[in-house]
Amino acid sequence: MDRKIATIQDVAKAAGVSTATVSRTLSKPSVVAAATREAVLNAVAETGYRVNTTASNLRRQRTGSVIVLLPNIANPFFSQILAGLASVLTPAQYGMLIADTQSGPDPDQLLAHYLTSGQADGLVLLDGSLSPDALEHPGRPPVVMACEWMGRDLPSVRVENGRGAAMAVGHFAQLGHRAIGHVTGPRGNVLTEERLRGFREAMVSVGLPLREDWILEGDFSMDSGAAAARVWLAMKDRPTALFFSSDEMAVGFLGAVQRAGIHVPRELSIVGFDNIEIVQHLSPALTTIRQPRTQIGIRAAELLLDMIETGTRTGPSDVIEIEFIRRDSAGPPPVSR
Amino acid sequence: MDRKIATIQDVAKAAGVSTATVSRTLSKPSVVAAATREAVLNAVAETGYRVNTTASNLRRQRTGSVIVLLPNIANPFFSQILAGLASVLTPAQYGMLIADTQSGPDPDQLLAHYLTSGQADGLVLLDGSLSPDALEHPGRPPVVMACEWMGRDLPSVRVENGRGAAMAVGHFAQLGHRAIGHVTGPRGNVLTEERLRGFREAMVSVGLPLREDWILEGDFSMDSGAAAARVWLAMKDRPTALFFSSDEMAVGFLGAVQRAGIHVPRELSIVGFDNIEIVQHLSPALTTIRQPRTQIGIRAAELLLDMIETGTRTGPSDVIEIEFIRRDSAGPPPVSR
DNA sequence: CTGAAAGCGCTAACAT
DNA sequence: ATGTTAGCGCTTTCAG
Repeated sequence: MDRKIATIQDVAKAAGVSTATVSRTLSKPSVVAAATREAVLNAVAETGYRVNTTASNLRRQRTGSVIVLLPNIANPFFSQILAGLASVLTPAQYGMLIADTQSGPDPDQLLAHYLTSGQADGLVLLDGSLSPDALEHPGRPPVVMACEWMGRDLPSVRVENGRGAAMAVGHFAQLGHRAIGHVTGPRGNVLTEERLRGFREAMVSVGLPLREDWILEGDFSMDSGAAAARVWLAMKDRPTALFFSSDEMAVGFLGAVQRAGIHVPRELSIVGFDNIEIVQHLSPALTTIRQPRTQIGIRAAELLLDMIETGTRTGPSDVIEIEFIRRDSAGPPPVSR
Repeated sequence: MDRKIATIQDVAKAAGVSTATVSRTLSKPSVVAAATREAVLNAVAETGYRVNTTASNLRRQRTGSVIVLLPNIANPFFSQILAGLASVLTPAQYGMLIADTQSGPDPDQLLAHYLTSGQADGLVLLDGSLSPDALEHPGRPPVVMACEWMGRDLPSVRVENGRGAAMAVGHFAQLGHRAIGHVTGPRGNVLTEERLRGFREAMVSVGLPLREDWILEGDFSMDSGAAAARVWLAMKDRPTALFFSSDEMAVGFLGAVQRAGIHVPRELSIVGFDNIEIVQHLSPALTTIRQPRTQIGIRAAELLLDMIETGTRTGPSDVIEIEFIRRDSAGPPPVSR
């Protein structure tokens, strides 16, 4: 057996053709004669030849990989988007490199780094807190934002965050709630701001009072949800319904108030955002807004590949539909007030 | 400004030195004279030069990336291991390619593919169901298993799964439980088998009866936990304590029995495995066995890098300590029986 | 339809 | 300490 890996030369020799023919057979089989093709394929099988991707990439002036920038790999929310991305990138022969913006000191600097490093044929941005200014690099590779995005006219795949917030408020209002609060994500994040804007507008449009002291700031994490619970428990005048900018925060909140003896939804109604897998398994199952995350990943990858292949720096954006999922964590407000 | 990306040639020209000197300055600065070094670094800054990784890799006969094979990207359990891997791979200038073994038809074939494709300098295997036979490839790159592993003498980073199960049983026994059951992962998976073995041995060693009808098969997912709940609820003669081979199953189970009006831990005690982030936020907070997943990822990456750099195909294995985390989901058995 | 040949951009001997 | 040079393995004109 061969001790070392076969190169295209070995195959050419074995098949009695030139390396060019081997290369053609493998990339554009239609242009070589059937007989030649067969001989080459036999030689490939014999030698166990595999194209050296690195050499191929160098020659073709590409890298064969896409970099995904996300705030936190360990966050389950993103894993599903990754799964969607991978499901189109892998078949298209692109590697998916993952970079965690939280791991280093400055996320924007990391973005700038990858934009100029030439290490990828394209980028997917999942971090809503990245600054659009970082994109000012001549000759940068195509970028798709899988997220809402402020300012820049950048191809993106997003979800109607504001409308999601309005759905939650509408649901509460319909159940009879008048005292509705909101736990936000970190300020400055696009998702946070969009959902907050949607919340405010919806409150106004259903004619409910907007109490700033009922708007609590979190950071999308379960811990921050639990912290919000402590704040809520300590309030003299509590809202009877709370809309959370993420399911994770709702989960952290729910556990904390339950341990304090509060019954959801009898004493308090809550609605989350995302529909992460776990929330249907809670008791009570969480009412939430579903974001089709796999779908978001798939679309983002498709958009990016299209830009890469057509060599364009701009492209269409896409809006993925969200869905209100009614479960058991929101009910009528308590009667005694 | 430069329209296209600068190459090492451009830098050499700008600095008035040879390309070799530029290359040296960037990789082994100590061997070039201080003055030259400065001139080169200035030229680099001026031209905005970045090494072309592809060319560098081709020349150095490496790929600069590591492939991680896991059963399911979307599973939050793995994301934290990935974070650990990334935290050592990224600084070491290795890209991390992720491949989902569930996405294709045959996981073992996928492994074989990556073993021979020459697309990576090394592999990390996170899928306990992969067959060791697939590793029989001459000239394959180094592989580290971040998981228990049967048969083959392969470097691995693992956890004492059997001991974890024993800890759970010991805790139940100490609380006074005599009727203890177990919900397993998918049969055939190494983790499942190790934990099951540990469970059986511990039951025998504490002198408790081992009832096969109290051993339920799951697949590590929340859904399978919920399914186990239905089985448990339908039992005439129920165990008073249940050890789950994963937290996810415990979560699915907990929600389902709570909705059926069962109080945990008053009527039933449960212990999970993994200590995924959410379980501390549940009500009751879940008692479980902590696996330091980030740590596992870090060690696996270190081991692999070491093998890659020393060019060896074997290496040491490592066992990471687990920890019993007592929370509120396990208590004394109900008195009335 | 096939072959010859010129590099892609870089690094590592080998010289000097 | 620095320069010269020979490729790494592949793809792609350009000829034939």
